[in-house]
Amino acid sequence: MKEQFRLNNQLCFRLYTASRLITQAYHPLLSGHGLTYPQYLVLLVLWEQDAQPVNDIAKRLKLETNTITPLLQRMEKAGLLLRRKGETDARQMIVSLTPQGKKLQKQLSGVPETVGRSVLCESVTPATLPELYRNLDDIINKLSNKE
Amino acid sequence: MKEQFRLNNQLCFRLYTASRLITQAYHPLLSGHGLTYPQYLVLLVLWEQDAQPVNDIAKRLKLETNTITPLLQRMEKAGLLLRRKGETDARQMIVSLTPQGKKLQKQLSGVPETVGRSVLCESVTPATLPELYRNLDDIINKLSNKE
DNA sequence: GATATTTATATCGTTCACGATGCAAATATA
DNA sequence: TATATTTGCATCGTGAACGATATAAATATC
Repeated sequence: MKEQFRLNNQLCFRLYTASRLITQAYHPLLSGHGLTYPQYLVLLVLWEQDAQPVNDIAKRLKLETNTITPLLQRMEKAGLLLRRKGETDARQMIVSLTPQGKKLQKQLSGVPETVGRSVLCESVTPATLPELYRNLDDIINKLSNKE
Repeated sequence: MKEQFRLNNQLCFRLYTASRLITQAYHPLLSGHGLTYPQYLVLLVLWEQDAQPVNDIAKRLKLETNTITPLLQRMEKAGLLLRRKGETDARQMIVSLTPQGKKLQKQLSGVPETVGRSVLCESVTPATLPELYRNLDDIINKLSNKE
């Protein structure tokens, strides 16, 4: 048995599992508001800056527009946001929050801390988080360089 | 703008993005063999120990059987494995590799190192990997405690 | 031994991800 | 100003994830 094949040695598997489990931790906090985790990410982006074209949201989340477009359509149908054609560039779709979408920011204000607390443990603490962030950011930057 | 909402502060988003990007890095190495990343994970498990019930594979990958069952069915259809009813317990489905599934182990022997190299960067090195692994394992253990 | 409960897997419906493709608007080039 | 290329978004098909539910076999309880 080649050691390199052992699941215990795989970085990707750990990231994959940790990502799924934290997303599951968000679920009970979001589902009551009819939200999924990727939809919550879209709200985070729009709460920072409202009225963005689809492409800017996609780049921020490092997702393709073919993932985001149907997601935004569902959120529009749910009354959380509006999509209207850009005035200066008719190819763009400008996505903006409805009052309902804005209101969710207050209602979900406890979410980051709740999830944060559920993740802290022996080796992951406020003191060690910056190094973990640096590792993940470096991996993300390394892999998203497309040239 | 509440600081806690900033996407830059979110651990889950980093894990989610890093996981997706590494999975994408596997893609060109696996797609030629007709494999997806989750299917590769199943092979890793079966290469370690052949002829396991569905439940053992699911637990190892921390996935539900309703995710794994259709995945295994697709792999069976692709000729990579067999599913047969357990002899001692007729509820179980024992999953075992076909010769083709076993042969892939040699053909994919370069994959772990290739992906590993594509991830190493300034802050993620052979020296810092153990600490990163420890962080991720702690998060995974914390969140998968179901009691 | 009959009934209830648990366990192992499967099926169904919805929502991502993402490669491939299509299309119209904007821009570049001839 | 025609034509070509690029850009922004949408559509389609496939394969995960996962909550909810179903079903049959094994086990526990009466």
